[in-house]
Amino acid sequence: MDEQARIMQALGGVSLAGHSVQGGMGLQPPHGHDGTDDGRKQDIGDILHQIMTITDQSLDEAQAKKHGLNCHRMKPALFSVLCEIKEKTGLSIRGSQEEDPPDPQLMRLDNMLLAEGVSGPEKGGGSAAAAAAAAASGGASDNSIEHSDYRSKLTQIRQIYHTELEKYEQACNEFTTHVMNLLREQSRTRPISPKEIERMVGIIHRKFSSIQMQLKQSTCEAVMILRSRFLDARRKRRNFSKQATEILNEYFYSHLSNPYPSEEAKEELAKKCSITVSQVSNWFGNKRIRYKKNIGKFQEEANLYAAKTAVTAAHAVAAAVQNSQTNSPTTPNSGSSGSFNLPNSGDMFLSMQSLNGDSYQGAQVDTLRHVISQTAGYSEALGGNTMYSPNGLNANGGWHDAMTPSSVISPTEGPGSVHSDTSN
DNA sequence: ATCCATGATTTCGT
DNA sequence: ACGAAATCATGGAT
Repeated sequence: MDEQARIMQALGGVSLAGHSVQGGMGLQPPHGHDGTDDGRKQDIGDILHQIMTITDQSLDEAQAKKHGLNCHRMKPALFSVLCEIKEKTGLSIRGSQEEDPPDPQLMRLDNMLLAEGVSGPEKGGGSAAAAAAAAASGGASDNSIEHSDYRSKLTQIRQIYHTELEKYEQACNEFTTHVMNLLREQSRTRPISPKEIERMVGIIHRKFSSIQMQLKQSTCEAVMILRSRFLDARRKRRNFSKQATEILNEYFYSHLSNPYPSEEAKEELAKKCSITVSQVSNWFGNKRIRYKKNIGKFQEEANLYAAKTAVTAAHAVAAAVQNSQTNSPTTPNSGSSGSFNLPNSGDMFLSMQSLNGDSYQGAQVDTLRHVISQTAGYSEALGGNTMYSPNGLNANGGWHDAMTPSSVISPTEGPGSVHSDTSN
């Protein structure tokens, strides 16, 4: 374009300055015939004028004129002049051709799209990121619905991305061939080196790849939005199933003196509740803090779960007592939890422990203890003091400080209370 | 619309 | 790395 203008100018300069262009020009050297020489100059001037003004004309006009120029007798000569000039200016063109390194941003986008499974292989691969995210956000049945929803949305994005990409590619190819054709046609009137064509193609590809980058960018944005909407667990908090909460609460209240499940216990709970271990940890973290903050509020719940597990525990006690065929004088009437009275409850547990040792689940013992503490605390609760001292929860509100097994004495329970949470 | 329950995250201390 | 405490953000009941 402006290169063309430059060439024109150069050409014009050459001839207008009256330099005889020697060498492979094919022009006749002036032979002293003033008339012919002037005529030729006039001729060349005419042609140049036509060439210079060709861009200002309408397409049809230009086409017609081009044809005229093509058939002009001077054309080969002018053409070779152009060739020569181009040869000379070729270096400067090459110099301006920058070999751009792979764009880091484009690479980032590509990597991300690949990681998200948008630009990767069609099947399976796409779900890798989604699966990982889904696993992180936990939840089995409920989550799989979300997951499939997410997957379908991702597939949608992926499809759009691919069709658009294809469209761009097609358009790029079409445009390239179009330009190539044009250049080929133009090569009849002006010299066009393969390098130049290559360069032109490169320019086109760069332009199109910048459009592609925009596509990739917006695809990335879409995926990000999708991710944040569907997979950000915080955004999309789901309450655990009732069953899961039940299991967790049971464990919590039956280990009230030390509600810190071990890694194995957490795994077990996680499996039972179909949630992740970290969710179990979160749950216990939240539960502990909230329980401690407002014990009164959790009274009812505590009673409920304590009673619940106490039933099974009591059965176990009965069975155990029967099995051991004990004649211990301290063996109480092991029937309902409500029948336990405070003074000998501690003895009972002591005897139970001594009878069956480690075969007793700490959970059961703890639950019974809890029930007992509850029954003991009722009088106080009814009297207006709703604060009942939970097992192992010391005055500072800490569980950990009160955990020296031999010194666990619940204020409401009196002496003899045994804690046996170390079973799990 | 508002409030409370609840799961997750963040910050900080150990 | 784990837990306490504070906080965020959402779900669900009212």
